[in-house]
Amino acid sequence: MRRPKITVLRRDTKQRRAILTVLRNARGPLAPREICRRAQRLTPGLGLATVYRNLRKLSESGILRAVELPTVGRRFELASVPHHHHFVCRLCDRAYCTRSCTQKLADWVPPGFVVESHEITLFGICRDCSNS
Amino acid sequence: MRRPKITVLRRDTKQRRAILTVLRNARGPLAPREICRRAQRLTPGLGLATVYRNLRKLSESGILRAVELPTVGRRFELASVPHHHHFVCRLCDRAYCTRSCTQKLADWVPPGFVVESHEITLFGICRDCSNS
DNA sequence: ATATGTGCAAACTCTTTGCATGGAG
DNA sequence: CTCCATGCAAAGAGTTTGCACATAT
Repeated sequence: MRRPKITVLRRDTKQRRAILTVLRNARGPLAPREICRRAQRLTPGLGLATVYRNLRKLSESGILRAVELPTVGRRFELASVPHHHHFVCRLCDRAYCTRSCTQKLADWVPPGFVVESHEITLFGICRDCSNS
Repeated sequence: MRRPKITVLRRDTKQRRAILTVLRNARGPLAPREICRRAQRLTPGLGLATVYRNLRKLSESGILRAVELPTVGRRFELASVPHHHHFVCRLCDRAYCTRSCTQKLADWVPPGFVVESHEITLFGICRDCSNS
């Protein structure tokens, strides 16, 4: 049983700023390893554990959102981006955001079940991979 | 870049039969650990590595399907079950199958992208957890 | 000055693999 | 009798945690 947790961010460090900058400049959700790689260009010496700690705290405090993408694993994006879903390219594993969401999913479940949120992942081949 | 693989099942062992029996009797996709736990009641001494090897081979040969459920991880179900999606209870982590799927998702992506498949996961509270 | 945040390494979980033995064909 | 499948233990990925030090407040 998972339980929610409230976290307060008490300090503004260059590591934390670098991680947020990376995600602000990303065009889709990124994996922790990739976030670390990119943030190290802004903060040399940044450790992977620090990235994980910040991703967790920033998620708990509502600034980031963890996106669990089937097959390619957990990635992170800014929580401020409006409701959307993701497309995963099966050739390059990159994730793209889709804008649409025209679902009425609440009535997919039997009486007694309550739907609180949903996640839709599309799989296929992205434009870059089609053209090569 | 992930690549498909063709596997042939050459033998019919009691371990493999136990794993299939467990999944045939399940009312939703199960995690490897849980499959092992249940199958051990049919085949005492069954090792977790054997479960993983069989889940992989049975999936590669098209008998099982791996279902990557956001937040709760990879689970397995019989591939013969017709197209459906899943509901994950955020209190007990159990996964249920949903029957409906009324999506026209192919036009959620920009030109140049090809949608080959999709996965929809609903999150909420299941009936059992509502009543307690 | 205080205690949160960081870096490193060790620990943990999930999954895969190497190797000797077992058992299906 | 042949080899694929199994069980165990070790090895790998991804993620978390303990500890001493650094630094934002």
